[in-house]
Amino acid sequence: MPRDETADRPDGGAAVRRSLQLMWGGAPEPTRGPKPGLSVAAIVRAAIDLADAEGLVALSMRRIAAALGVGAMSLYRYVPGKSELVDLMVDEVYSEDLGSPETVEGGWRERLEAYGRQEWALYLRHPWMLQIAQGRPMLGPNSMRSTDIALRAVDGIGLTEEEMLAAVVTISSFVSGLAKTTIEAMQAADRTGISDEEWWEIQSEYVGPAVVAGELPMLTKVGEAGAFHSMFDHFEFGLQRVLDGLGVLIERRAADQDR
Amino acid sequence: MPRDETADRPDGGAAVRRSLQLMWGGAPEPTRGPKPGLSVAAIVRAAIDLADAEGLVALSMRRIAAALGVGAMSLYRYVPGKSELVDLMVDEVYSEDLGSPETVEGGWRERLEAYGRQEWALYLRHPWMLQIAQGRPMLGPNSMRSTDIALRAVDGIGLTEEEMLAAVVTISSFVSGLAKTTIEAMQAADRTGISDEEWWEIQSEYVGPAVVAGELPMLTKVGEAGAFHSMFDHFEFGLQRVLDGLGVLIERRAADQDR
DNA sequence: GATCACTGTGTACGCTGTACAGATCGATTA
DNA sequence: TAATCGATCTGTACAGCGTACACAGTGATC
Repeated sequence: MPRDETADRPDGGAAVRRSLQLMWGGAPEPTRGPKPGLSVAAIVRAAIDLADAEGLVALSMRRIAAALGVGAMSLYRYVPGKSELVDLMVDEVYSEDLGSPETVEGGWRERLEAYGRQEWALYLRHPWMLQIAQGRPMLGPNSMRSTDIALRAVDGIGLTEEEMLAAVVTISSFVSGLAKTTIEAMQAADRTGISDEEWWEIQSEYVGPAVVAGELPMLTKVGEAGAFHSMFDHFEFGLQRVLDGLGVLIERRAADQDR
Repeated sequence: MPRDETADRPDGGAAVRRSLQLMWGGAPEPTRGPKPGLSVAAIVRAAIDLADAEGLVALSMRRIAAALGVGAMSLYRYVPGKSELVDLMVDEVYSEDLGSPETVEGGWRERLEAYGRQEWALYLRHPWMLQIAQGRPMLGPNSMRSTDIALRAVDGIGLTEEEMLAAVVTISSFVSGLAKTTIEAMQAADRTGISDEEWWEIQSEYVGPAVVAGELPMLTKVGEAGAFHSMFDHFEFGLQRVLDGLGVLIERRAADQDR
């Protein structure tokens, strides 16, 4: 039976264990046999480079192997399967740019803002991250470290542990959600060779009648104001709004404290 | 040459036009030949049912055709390709539950909150929506209507058109971002047969040493407080925070107005 | 009745992940 | 030194994918 590209098999966690072992480096070195010509790190690096350059659809075991100058099946000496390799890719990516929030001037807001920007930049560097189905959160050491750093930003300001986690999740969710649509729109422009202007032109051919009929009044109004073509930065807007919202809660907690 | 599963080809927008034509219903009815045994709507329905039940990975042209009792190639009489079919699926899903915000009691906050909840429920019903790469936003009539309705929620409260759009985008981004991780965690539990408890148990085998070593102090603290196992509702928390944040801006605009 | 646009389908191609068998290498053991 | 044996590497094969293409059957129009 062929295996699903992403599905884990219900083998009682053996596949998960293999992933974890590779990430946390618990694999014992063999003493016998020829020296390995490759390494897990090299494979992960090649896979990330390929995914960065050509997207997730181009990421195949054969392509990765070809980039490393080996046969496809050689990869399976180092990695149990593609799904586990993707797990490793994700954790590797989280090892970039782990600036701790303590280095950021200011309070919780500046630190959390820096975290949000860091995540945003990460998605721009590695758009494929948004397309993979991350089976479970925080698999590896690097993604855990990243989350730990984010939590430090909201420590000691009167929030409960649950709220601290929820605050980070809220920022993270907004950033990844916006990144997904933003990046996909960018990629669609590249892929189809249709610019934003051409896109709206084609759209309006079909949408036109509905607009004339008075349906879609708000889209018409917002569109005529040029909001779809403008350089308005949705990331900056949303980030500040989410931080404002967290601020409301934090100030309320501080007020409760004083009382 | 085999075709990518999702990639559009740079054919000057012909593929996009085909999608749009199908969605906006501009296809002329043929007069000659046998009556079609299928319809685009039936195919889209079958595809959605299949994706709902078994996920995106199970969604293949052959499976859809089998569910309809026809050969795989028959589908291509109705739909140009899989990519266009997915476009149609997405727009069809947006036709569900288009309750207008005018029916919601209260002001912008209650209306926007209702929109967020509606979107959240939509993703829970159709998890595959979060996995597909939506090339462009607002392709079809239904998704456009949905956005129009959302914009109505924030109309006439002192925001510019750009800010109105950005407010909707902010809510949408948070909801889709959180839905993606939440749903994927749920699906991972189903797929692997590993419950959350087992998951954390396996994790801790490997994470343990790092915790003992004093790395990950915040994760340790938050974990010991039980925040990972708790029933804390991240959706409700985040939604209220985002609404709070938008409220800060809206109140500021209202104050400017008065001045 | 002939024409011909249209519907439906079987076959085939290049791609995918990966199971499996076999060849080769090289440190350990006899 | 020679035999052993685990570890590395790879070619082949299989089931499944999207879909191009050729062809058979249908039924309204001329």
